[in-house]
Amino acid sequence: MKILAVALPKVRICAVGHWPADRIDKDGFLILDSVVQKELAEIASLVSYECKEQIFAQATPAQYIYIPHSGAVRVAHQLADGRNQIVAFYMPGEPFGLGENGVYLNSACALTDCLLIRVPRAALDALCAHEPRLQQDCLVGAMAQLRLSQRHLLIVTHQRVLKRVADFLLECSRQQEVFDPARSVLSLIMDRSDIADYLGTSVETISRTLGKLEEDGLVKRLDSRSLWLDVPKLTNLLNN
Amino acid sequence: MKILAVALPKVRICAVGHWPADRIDKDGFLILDSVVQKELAEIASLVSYECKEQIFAQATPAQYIYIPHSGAVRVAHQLADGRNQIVAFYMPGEPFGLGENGVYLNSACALTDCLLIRVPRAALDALCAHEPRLQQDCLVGAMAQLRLSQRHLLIVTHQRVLKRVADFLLECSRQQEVFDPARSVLSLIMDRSDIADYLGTSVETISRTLGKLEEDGLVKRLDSRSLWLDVPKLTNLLNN
DNA sequence: CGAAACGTTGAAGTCTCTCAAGAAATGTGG
DNA sequence: CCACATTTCTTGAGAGACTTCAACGTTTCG
Repeated sequence: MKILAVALPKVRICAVGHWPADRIDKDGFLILDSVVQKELAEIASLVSYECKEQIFAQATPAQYIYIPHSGAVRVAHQLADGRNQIVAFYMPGEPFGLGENGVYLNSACALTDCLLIRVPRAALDALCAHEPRLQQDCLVGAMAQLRLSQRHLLIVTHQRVLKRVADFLLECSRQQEVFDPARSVLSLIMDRSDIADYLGTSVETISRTLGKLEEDGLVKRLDSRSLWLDVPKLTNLLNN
Repeated sequence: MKILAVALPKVRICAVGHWPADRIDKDGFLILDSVVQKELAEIASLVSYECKEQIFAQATPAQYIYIPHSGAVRVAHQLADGRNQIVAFYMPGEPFGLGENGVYLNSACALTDCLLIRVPRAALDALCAHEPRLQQDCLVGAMAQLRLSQRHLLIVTHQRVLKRVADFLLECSRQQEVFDPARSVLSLIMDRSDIADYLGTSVETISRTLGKLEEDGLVKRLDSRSLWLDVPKLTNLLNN
């Protein structure tokens, strides 16, 4: 980890689909009031992490909230029996760092080299206390996370892994950063083991399931990180 | 459904473990400022539902937020393939009614006869706009829900149903309304089919799994809704 | 170039689902 | 209060899906 001693870039919070249209800019990010933006800049820092570097560990003091500026992050929960359940992947603009009783509930790890905006929790709370607009944005953001979590729940509870994988791929294909609609090609930001830990299955099953989907013509492996998708057929698979 | 034309009882929001200790009363509920309480009373109504009555349906306009005053509620999401995934159970003081783009994401159904405090969403938003304390409480509440949802995720992703059931029972046993620590007896508020839909498995498997747990002495079925639990042994099961 | 990490494929065993039927509990009308 | 219908819960048996262990091909990186 490295703290960068440069001016903080504009804090961009992914907002598409969650905030009223008049608060969203052309790229789908929340428009923060310039005063709020400035106040945030005073308490936040820009930090960089290398690929696979841990950002924070489960059960350690939850000092900061993070917002990816570039790169991608994996947040997972380690269980007593050794399982490593991935709770979510985070892309630029999606805040993470949920805590309870002052400690992080999960661990976070950089999926790629990344730049993160790091905001001390205490200072953010203080700022929210006299900036109701910011607090409202936080509330809307928390509800967006809740919807994502419920969506994840629906994905992992498909009984057949075939559906879980199909649903997962469709979910990924909604992220403009990684899906090229023109070619219908998805660039996976995570490896097979991450997909397995996200879907609650094993690496081998992921591999076999992709094979099955390819056999049936629903996907095509261009290379291990690039998949061509037949979105309508995948969508249809979920109805049966 | 019946709208009760009586004075609104005090709005009680379950807060244990999520709000600072000085904001919680002796029963574990959030202490709302009396002004806020009064303002809420002006916009909220008390409504009653009978057991198994639907409270709202997925994809219908999300007009209200509900807070159970008594009784219990089941919130579920219906999928295109006919699956009915239960997203959460709600006990007194736990608000529910998540929407997106103005419609409910899930359906809600009364598990028992119940009294609910019903708050119009628009009025609540307006009230929050000039009552920062209430808005903060909403934020804390949303994060509490997020933690619950992530916890649910960890439960349903146990590969073996044995662990899912054990974890579910332990989760229930943390609710003081339904667990008697003195006798170590849990009163289930839902039937087998609800448990199955919550854990992503079938009724038969739930039944068989309870049988297996009983064989091994970790639980004892007093009747179909009352279970004696060996909490330490159940906890230990999750470590293997 | 070689080692390590990642991805794929094979085979055996286990768990869970589904379909089916019986037991227990609940509710209803007489 | 009892008889009967309905719902809920439990148990059985066969089929299918997934996990695990193992081996091998491919890519990445020092």
